[in-house]
Amino acid sequence: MMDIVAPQENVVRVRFAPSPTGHLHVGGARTALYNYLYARKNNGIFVLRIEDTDAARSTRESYEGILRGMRWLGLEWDEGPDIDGPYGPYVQSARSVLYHSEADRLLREGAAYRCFCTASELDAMRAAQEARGEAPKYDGRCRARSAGAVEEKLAAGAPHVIRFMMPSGGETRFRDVVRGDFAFGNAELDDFVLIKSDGRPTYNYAVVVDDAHMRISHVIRGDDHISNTPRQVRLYDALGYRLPKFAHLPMILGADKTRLSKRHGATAIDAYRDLHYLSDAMVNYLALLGWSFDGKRELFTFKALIEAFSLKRVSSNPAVFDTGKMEWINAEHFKMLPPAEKLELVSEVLEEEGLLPPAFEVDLSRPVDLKLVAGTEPLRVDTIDAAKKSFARELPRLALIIEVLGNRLKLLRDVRELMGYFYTDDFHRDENAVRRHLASKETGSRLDALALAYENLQYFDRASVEETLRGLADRLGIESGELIHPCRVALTGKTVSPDIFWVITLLGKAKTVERLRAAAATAAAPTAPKDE
RNA sequence: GGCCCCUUAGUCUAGUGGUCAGGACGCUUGGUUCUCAGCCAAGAAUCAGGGGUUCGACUCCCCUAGGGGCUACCA
Repeated sequence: MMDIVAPQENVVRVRFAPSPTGHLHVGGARTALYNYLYARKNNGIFVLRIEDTDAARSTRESYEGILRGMRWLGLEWDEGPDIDGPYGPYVQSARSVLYHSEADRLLREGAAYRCFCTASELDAMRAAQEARGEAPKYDGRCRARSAGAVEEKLAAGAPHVIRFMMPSGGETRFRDVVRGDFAFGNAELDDFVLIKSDGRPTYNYAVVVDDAHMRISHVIRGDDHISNTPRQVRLYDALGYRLPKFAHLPMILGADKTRLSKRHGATAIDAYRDLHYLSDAMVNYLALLGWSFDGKRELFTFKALIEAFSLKRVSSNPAVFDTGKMEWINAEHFKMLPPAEKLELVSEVLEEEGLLPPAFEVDLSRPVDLKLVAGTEPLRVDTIDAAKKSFARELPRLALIIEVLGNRLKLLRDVRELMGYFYTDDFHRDENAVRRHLASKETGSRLDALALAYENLQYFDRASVEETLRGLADRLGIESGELIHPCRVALTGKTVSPDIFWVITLLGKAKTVERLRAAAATAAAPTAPKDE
């Protein structure tokens, strides 16, 4: 028990201490991340502690959601509610004996006292103070109760709280790793509650007791806690605990520079996972929100982040959460993924979208050369999880489609829009594109001619496909673009796509001819063409 | 109201008394091309305002403004 007062000096122990009253949001995740990075960088311990002292607002779902979010991000904790350690339990509702024994100590030493004021009494007090133009704060009226009077109340079972006896004068000082020195006048602080009348500890009290008893060496948290810190410092002092180092992180704001909230769109980490962001990209972006390496380098793998991270490079000004930048980072991370991983990820999304298994099968005229798809790295479809499923035979083609799509695929959530037409006839068609490229008689007959040429093509590989189209354009005496553009709209419903010859090849002869003819019919139709 | 924090382009940031104020996202223009993405090249855009201190302020001090936090038997 006494060694609590003198924790091991050199071991870095940090914690993330969410209250299970909502989602893991980006601000919380960023705090968790910085703690995690700091721990890993310094061979320290990362503790997850659940602060569920608010009985009314804490929920099981929230608790599970937070753990899920952290695991998705890859922020594995060393000690926590589900991983016991030397200083558990790691859920505050299971630590009440400790809070009470420490409170009793404070009571005995005269550093705290019992307060029997009722809610209405406190309201009246505050109202009076405000009427007088004073700052509302507890006036300490219960400090003076005699021991006898307290005993009497207690015996009568009167509800009460335990309050901290704040020194009325002097200053409380502490140093913050990112912002430097602070000094607060004690007169600003009042006798705050330690133990609520329901027997549970308040945040400011429990956080101190737990951080001390869990040997937390660095308290890394949002700067909304700066104003709480002097109270906590007084508590550390009264309890005889050694002070940890503090590092307060700047807030994360929405586009209008106010505190990030639901109004600004998705704030829950879960939402970004559901949007198919890569967790490493998310982590990379979050890391940059309030921290920089050298002002130049911005792309980091998780591992590189651990290596690069430092609390000294945390900035003190709040940061606006910018999804545009996050999307760029996501795209960069996606680019770096090995082909096998892209295949795995994309097939998952396709399956989720109901596009896999495909609505129609395509037999490529030649077997797909996986070496070509995977570049130098050998792509082994048989090692891929999804390959065990019903659409395993589609994977080689999918790998090629992904390759051909290249950097156009930046966000997994765009999978349907970018490659849906390879998997279903029910793909999105851009009406403007149809009107612009598929609305003339000449176009109709040209597409028919192209369909015929392809129908007669023996080897439907990319080279022959290109040769056929360009040859036809020559014979027709038109630019190949005049064939390519309507063809693209006919096959994909859009004016943009990857290399058209790859699209044709990967769509296969039968589908290509079918769509070409259908488009030719629409184009030749006398009235304005309409899809659906 | 009181106390506290923050302020470099639209956004994230580098900077720590003398720099042409650097990088990135986004944006604009040009190149590559069957479109788009990508890539390459170029470009527009910033020290919140006002006072000091100093030979010299983005950098130090003060004030103002704006934003944020705490001031709960929320965390």
